[in-house]
Amino acid sequence: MINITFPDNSVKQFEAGVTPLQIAESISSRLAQDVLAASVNGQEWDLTRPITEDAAIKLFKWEDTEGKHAFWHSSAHLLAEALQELYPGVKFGIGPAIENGFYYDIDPGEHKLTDEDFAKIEKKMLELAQQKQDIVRKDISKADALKMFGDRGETYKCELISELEDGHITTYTQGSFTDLCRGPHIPTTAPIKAVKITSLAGAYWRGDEKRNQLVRVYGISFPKKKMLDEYLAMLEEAKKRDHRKLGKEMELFTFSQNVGAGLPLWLPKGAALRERLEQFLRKIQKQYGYLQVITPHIGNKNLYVTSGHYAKYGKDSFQPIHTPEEGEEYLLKPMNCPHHCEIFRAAPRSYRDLPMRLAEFGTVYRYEQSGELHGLTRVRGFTQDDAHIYCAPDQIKEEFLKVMDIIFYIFKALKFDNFEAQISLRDPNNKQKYIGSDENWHLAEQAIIEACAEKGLNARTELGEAAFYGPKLDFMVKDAIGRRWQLGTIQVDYNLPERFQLEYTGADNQKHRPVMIHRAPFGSMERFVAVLLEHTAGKFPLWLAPDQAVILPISEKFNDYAYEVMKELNRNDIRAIVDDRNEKIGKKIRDNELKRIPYLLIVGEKEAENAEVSVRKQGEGDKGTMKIANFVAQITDEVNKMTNQ
RNA sequence: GCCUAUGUAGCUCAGGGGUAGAGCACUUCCUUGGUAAGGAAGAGGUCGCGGGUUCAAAUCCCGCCAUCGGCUCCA
Repeated sequence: MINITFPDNSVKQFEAGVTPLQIAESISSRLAQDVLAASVNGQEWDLTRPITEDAAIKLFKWEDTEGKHAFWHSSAHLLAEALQELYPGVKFGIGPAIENGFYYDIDPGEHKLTDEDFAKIEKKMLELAQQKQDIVRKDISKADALKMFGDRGETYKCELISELEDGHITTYTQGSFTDLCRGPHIPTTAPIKAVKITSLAGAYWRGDEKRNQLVRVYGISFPKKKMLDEYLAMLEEAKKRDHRKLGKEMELFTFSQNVGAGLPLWLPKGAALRERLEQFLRKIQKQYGYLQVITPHIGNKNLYVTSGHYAKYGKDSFQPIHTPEEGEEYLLKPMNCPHHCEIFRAAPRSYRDLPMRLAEFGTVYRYEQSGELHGLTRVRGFTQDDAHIYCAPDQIKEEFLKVMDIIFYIFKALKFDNFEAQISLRDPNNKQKYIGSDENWHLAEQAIIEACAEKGLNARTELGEAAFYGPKLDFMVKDAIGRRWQLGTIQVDYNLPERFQLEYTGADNQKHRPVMIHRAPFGSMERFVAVLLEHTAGKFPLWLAPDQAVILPISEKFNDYAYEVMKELNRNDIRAIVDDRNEKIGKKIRDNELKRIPYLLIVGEKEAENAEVSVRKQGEGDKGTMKIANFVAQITDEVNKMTNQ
């Protein structure tokens, strides 16, 4: 007998060799039906794999990430089996589960796969699933594995096997398909009831752009048909929130082939929105002791040779601008830091000047690869809400805490509550990759970790993800369809102060080298607006909305009164417009609701007589009639509450 | 940069070797209305750009540009 410990710390006895599935059955038949995967002593474990010694067990259902993961991983195998049957001769790369579904990388050989094959593949997968094949795990020696996959011409699999350690190699088989795989998998293909192949894409073998490009087949599957329908409906909804679509609809920004790819043109409403965001940030930064500076859009090439950026990125940047005078070269600035370093150097600095916080909404230009451009989230010209803090090494932590305060303030004001945070540290086994002394790195890394702990920030820590010049803390949010974008960032930098020979005089009357912190709470105005659009589905908070109120006269007879109301609101800093079209009130309400204007003010005979407006709140309907002055007071109050919390 | 796909009116899209289509938006007229679509008429396009094939190209072929979904990259 062995002791099995459950997550609630209760212990039960079972025969040695019991499987997680049998354990689930002993609890309830319902659980046995729902359970998809398990972990034994923290190790992922198939439901049908025997447990031979005392162990702590966890059972995972669809609701658990681990359960979905096993389900989708098995679905990937099912996809491979279907592809093998439909298109003999395909070679297989890897086929993992991902956040939403799964994929399989294949070399399709002769067959050219197109999206017209999707229906056929889905049908075949369901057909195979309905055969309720068992998915069977087997240990295999390295030699046998190489022979087996070699005989089948699976060159990619053989490459993988050759790098594995003998004695730790397993295969999983269902029906006529056997795959090299670590597992775990669901016990049979039976629960896979709904399948959708979602897209095809090219993907380099092993993520290396110098190697073969395979075809990546993406799909998703569910235990119930209804869940697939719901998922597809959700995707449709998400597409409606796409910032590229909303930006066009709401006349915020556009692109022009004549100007160039990745170079956004901000339209009047978008520019005004951006300005409001900048004002919002300027105000809080002023409270935190930032000094606003302005620097040019270009800089002498030597500036970037000094900073080291030219050596690293010069070839992949917009190329230097040549002057009429021979031998002079200027670069469009790809970042603001070197300019700010020159400002620091412009005068002798004392420890009393530190921390010096130089801020600029600085527009930079980076030649992103053409295939990388994406709406406002990845562009070639953008404006960073940048600042560089020059401080003494022992001030890093306090400065970090202050920057975090600003970031949290912004996220709170805009209701970004599901962001993720990542601490990027250096790879401890590869220290020579990084610049700066051990002592300084340790100090900075500890400062970040402690600052996060003090703020109660639940941040993921990644070793080896630090920049070569220092550790950093990044804030990420997801877009409408789940893609992650980095917004705010705080980075420690030992490199630039060194390269620019920055110095300050300490209390000891000796020269010291400051540490530099780069930080951008929004990341860039472009990306921030994009993410804000997707988060709010275009329904901006009142203080940011391009038009805060629209006045709808019941008939043309009341247009004059409508314009009077508009002027009164404008006088009180409320952005209001009049819809004076010759349309019925129902039509005007519909159109302006769809334009996402927060307040609709209906005015007719009754209102005109009493200096009133009938208030309708977007999405909420009729709120009754009130005096113009009351409406002004209410809106002003609402805006103030949002920006002063 | 690489692998797919796409590019037709301001927007969403249909069509397709022989005079360019719809809905919405827009303009004008009728209507002057009370909380999510009143009616009529009109205007609007070198069918992304450049070459080729053809009597004839928006349609077929080639190249380029842009965009979508990925991969790679992201100071």
